[in-house]
Amino acid sequence: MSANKTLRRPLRKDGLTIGEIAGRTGLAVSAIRYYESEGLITPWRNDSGQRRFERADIRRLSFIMIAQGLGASIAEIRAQLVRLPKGRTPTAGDWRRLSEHYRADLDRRIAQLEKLRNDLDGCIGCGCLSLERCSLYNPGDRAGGNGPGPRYLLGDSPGRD
Amino acid sequence: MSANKTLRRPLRKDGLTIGEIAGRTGLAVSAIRYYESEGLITPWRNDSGQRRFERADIRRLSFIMIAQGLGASIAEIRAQLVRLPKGRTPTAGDWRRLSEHYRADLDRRIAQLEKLRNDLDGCIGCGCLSLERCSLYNPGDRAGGNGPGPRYLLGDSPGRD
DNA sequence: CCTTGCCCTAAAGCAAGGTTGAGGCCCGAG
DNA sequence: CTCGGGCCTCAACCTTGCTTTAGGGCAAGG
Repeated sequence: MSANKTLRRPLRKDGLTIGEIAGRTGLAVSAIRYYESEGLITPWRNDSGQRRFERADIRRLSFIMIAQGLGASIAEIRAQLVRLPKGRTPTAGDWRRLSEHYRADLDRRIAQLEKLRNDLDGCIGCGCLSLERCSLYNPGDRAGGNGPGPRYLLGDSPGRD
Repeated sequence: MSANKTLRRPLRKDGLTIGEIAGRTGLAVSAIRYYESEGLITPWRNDSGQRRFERADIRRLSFIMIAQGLGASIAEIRAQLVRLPKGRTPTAGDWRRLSEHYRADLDRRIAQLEKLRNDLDGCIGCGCLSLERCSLYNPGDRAGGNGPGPRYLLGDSPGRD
């Protein structure tokens, strides 16, 4: 068969290597391994123990990256990913269902930021900053110190520009 | 003079203790010490080496809390705080100037989230997630993997509700 | 005076999300 | 056959923003 001359895209039946996946997603190899260790992806192994990925894993990793960009933790993302069907490759509809979660999240977050902006105008803006009555200290879902650990609401790249 | 019967608020000339500051701001004592170690506040010391704060430090700490709520890192906050006048107590106008920074930040952030929401609708929403052309991976100021360290855009309290 | 409570420092620890390094296997090219 | 590159596993380390712990000091009230 002349079809096995790899017609431009190998589409190798034995899957993609971790390096290939890294190249396609822009993720570091170490990050991909880490995601596996966290149960976000489950590549299979070939005979010599190397990870092999399906093309659908690229989409899965893309989802992970996007969700992280939206502020989701690994645990949160894992919780979303288990909603995908096991046993078959997720369809566009499956992904859409997950994305709706973040859509709603985004709506909440935007509303919250707008409230924050109003508060900022009213509170720091006026110079009062008196904190006994300032709503800025608990902008909605801020735990306020009950329990350790990083609590962040919004972030930006530290130390850039 | 009968005025020195501490008229309800001591206003002790020797300043507030760290515990008093903690009580008024809601911060943990350890957090306040940490902020000092990071150069965000510079209390003086009394004869026995204890920290003493001015009332203006409450406002300073309030600012820190608010800025953190808005996603600023310690380094970023420090960079803002150096803009305050040295040598005199900041006025409401001084604080207002700093707050404008975050106001602008917030505006950018909101705009960015709205863009993200559109992208989400258009991109994950459609199921493409193909990442070669998806704008979701670089929503404006995301570094995209050049350099280590946590890069977050938005966050929410992990593991709540 | 003595106890109690707040204060001090320095160092270690925690959590998240990875990165880095050491030591080793396997595969394909020359 | 040998070299180089990629892959493997663990384990240690990194950064941020604190908290906790250990070991001690000082001051105010009874």
